[in-house]
Amino acid sequence: MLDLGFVKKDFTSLIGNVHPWMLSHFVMWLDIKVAEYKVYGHMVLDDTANDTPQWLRGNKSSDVTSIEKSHENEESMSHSDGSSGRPIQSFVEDSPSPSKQTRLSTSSSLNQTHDQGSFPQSHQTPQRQISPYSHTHQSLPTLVKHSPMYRKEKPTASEPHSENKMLSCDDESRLAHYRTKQFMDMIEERDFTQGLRNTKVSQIQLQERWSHEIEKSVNKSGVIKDRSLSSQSSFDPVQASKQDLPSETLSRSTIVLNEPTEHIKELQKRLSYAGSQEVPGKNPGNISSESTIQEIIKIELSSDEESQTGNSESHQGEIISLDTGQTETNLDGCMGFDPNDHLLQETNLKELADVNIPVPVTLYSNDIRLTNQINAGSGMEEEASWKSKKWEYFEKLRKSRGSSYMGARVHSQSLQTVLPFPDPFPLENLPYGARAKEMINTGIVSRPGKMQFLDTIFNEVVKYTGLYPTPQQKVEVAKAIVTTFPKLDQKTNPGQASSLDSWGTVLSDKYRNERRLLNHGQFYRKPINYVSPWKKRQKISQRHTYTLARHSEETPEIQEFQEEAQNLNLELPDDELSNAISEQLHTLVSRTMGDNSVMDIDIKTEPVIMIEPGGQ
DNA sequence: GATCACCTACCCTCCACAAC
DNA sequence: GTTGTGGAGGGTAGGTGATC
Repeated sequence: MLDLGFVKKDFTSLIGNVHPWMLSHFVMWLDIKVAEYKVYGHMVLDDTANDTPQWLRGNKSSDVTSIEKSHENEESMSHSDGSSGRPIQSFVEDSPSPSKQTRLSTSSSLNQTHDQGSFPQSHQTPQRQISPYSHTHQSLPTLVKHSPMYRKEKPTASEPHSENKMLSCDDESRLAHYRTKQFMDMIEERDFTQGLRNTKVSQIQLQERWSHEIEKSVNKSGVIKDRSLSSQSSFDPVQASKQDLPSETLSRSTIVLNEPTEHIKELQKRLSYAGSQEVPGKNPGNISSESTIQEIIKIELSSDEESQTGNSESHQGEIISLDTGQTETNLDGCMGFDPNDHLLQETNLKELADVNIPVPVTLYSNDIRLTNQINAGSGMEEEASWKSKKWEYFEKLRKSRGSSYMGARVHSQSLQTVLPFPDPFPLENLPYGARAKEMINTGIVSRPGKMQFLDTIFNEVVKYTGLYPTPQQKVEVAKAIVTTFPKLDQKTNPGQASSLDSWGTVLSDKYRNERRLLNHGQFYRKPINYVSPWKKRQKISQRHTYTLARHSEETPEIQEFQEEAQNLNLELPDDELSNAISEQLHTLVSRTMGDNSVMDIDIKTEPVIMIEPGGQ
């Protein structure tokens, strides 16, 4: 039995030497295999070339074999007559034109009319500067904002999925990943009414192919006969929130096995098991057709934990996480996942929300306590505990990528990739507080009611969106609000154009404020020198007056000193008065009064501070 | 009643991108 | 290169309830 190190090494070597075109096909084939493994606990392995699905092997000019032959011919031509044939390597390096790069994309694989001459010459020097997923060639925020997943509200059907932007991802397997992702994006995002302009197969045909191939593989294994049963039970997003989602959502989950949606793709990126022996609670074989997405994710997270313990070596019976770094996010914009920042980690918000604790709205906790008779201990303590957990989680999330909370962005995107956003979003049965219920029933939007209402919705929606919902998701939630609660179909602010705009703005502000708190960590750990806005205002109303005992006359110097001293006081928190102000007042006195003899200044924090130079 | 903390709403600025 | 647009963050006034 090979250990993980050898497997990884061999796999890396294999991937590094495979032809990019072959690699894209291999990854798609691997997609199916990993999906089978995730769902059924084992792969339907095939060790013969003929088991490669016909559509993956392609035909005519897209047939990999013919490509290889063609490529070999080109190579031989290049070798035999270096002057007559254009060196492909130079083509790649010198002419990274969009059209030619596009040919390397998987979209062109469906086109089946690609130019074989567009491949790099050498298998040993894989093309690195192609743009398999050009949207990722941006800074991360840009990635989040402008990636196809993020901007689904602005589908660009006519836009080729391979642009001329250069992506410097130096990992070939990552390259293949993005190529596959691009392929899936193409399938999922193209307008069905428009079809695939640049391909000869329709989206429906593509999806049917996915469905057929997976079903064929499954039937071949004799595991699953009823696709609908297996799919619904395997990836049921209903489990994500313990709520009954609309039938439309169920239908979406049904598609999971019909096409390798983001669920499988993302899970497969992160999860890999070694060994076949059982591990209590972590046995891959436990992933059955009855497994829920949470169970799968739990196992996935277990693998993360294993990997974090440093036990990267293979141990029989243990779950091993491949540490290939394929999915790490880097500044090149190659999106990926960090085991530390997965939203569904042990302190995940979903678990928190699953706990039957009413929505924590601190200001109106009386209402909460009334509705929480089951756990009647200390309502405030429970609330504080709940919120503390929530913010502990957020803090983890914030720190998941160093000092910035960029991790939250990646989090949001990865979460949005894993969990399908319900459409429409179910808002009926959320645990609203009493005032929120009152607002819902009466249609009278009060501040306390709105706060409870928003907090409840935020706590639910964040499970699907993370802290950075897409604009479309906000709109969907706003729509859900006005449709679910007709009495709330009103503008919360007269300045808004419509109720949708109004709720959308409110949601945006809510998210922004939550992120702000996350960024500042103000809930349970205020900075030592934190000065609340109220204190600042109080300071303004209680300006200190600085006087110098030795200079009682109203000279311009004295006035200048007092003004600057007051400004100085306003800029500093109270607990810094004794040191910082003392030091700066020394400087100030020296500068404004021209008196360098003042060494002992008695600083008092009363509104009027007497400064007695020289200890007089 | 004063003080304080929390929260929302609003304003402003910055940034990235697209269009011109 | 300039301009327009949208999203995000920061600042903060004001409302509200909790606490002393």
